[in-house]
Amino acid sequence: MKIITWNVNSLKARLPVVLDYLREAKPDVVLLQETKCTDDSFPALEIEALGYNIARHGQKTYNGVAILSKYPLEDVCSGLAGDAADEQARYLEAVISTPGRPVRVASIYAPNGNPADTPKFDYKLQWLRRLHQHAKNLLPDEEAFVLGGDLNVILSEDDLYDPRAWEGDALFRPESINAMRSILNLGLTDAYRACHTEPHRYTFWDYQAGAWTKDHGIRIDYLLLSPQAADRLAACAIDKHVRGWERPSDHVPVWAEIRE
DNA sequence: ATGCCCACGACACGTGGA
Repeated sequence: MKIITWNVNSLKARLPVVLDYLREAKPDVVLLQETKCTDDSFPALEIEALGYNIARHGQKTYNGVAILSKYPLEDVCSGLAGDAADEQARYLEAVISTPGRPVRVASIYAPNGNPADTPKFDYKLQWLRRLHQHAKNLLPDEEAFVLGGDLNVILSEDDLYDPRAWEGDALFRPESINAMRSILNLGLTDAYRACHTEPHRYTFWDYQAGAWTKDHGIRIDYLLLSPQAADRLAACAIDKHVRGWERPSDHVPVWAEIRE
C-alpha cells in the first residue's frame, strides 16, 4: 500500500498539480494538509473521478486536512483529542479497510508556532503534547498505523541547509525538537530516516529568495510509523521533482510503501 | 540585517505561512 503525505498549500490553487501527481504516482492513500477550504467547497468530483474515497476536515481560509483512499475509509474521526475548545482543522484519522491487513492513518498539520515569543508558540507545543498523548493511547492496540503530515519541526542540523538561518525559529527551537523527539521516543519510526541516512534531504523550499534553485530547504514533512507498520515498511522517498512543476506547493509529497 | 513569494478574502492591503 502506497501512502503519501503532502502539504498542498491550498487544494483549490493546487488542483491541477494534485491531479497530475495522483495520475503519475498512483498512491493508494493520500494525506493532505493545508487544503484551505471548507468541506462544502472541497473539489471532490475531480478527485473521486480518479477512484478515491474522501474524508475531509476543513475550515475557511486556513489549515484543513483530508484523507484520500482507493480503499474504503472506516472509523473516521476529526480533531485531535485533548482540547475541546480547539477549532483549528489540523487532524483527521481513519482506518484504511483493505482486503488484507488494515492500516490506521492520520493526516496531521501541526501549528507553525512563529513568532516563538508569543502564544502561537505555546499553542504549538501544547498541540504537539496532545499528539504525543494521542499516539501513546493508540500504541497499546498494537495496530499498524501511520501518522503523516507537516509536523513543522526540523529535527536536526542534517534536516536544514543553514542552522544559523533557523536559529530561534519556532520550527527549530529546542522545545519543538524535544516535543517531536518525545513522540518518536514512544517507539514510532521516522520512515524516511529508516530508509535513508544521507543528510540534507528536504521536503519544503520557501517560495522566496530562490530557495528552490539553491536547494535551501528543510525537512518537516514526516511519515511516523507504529512498530507494526514499521515491520511492513518496504520503501520511502521524497518526490522532490514536484517542486519544479508549474505553480507548485512549497512542500513536496513524501511516500512510503507498506506491505499489505 | 531584512525582505524576497504565495494564497486568501473580496479589492486594498493585512494576515499567515515557514
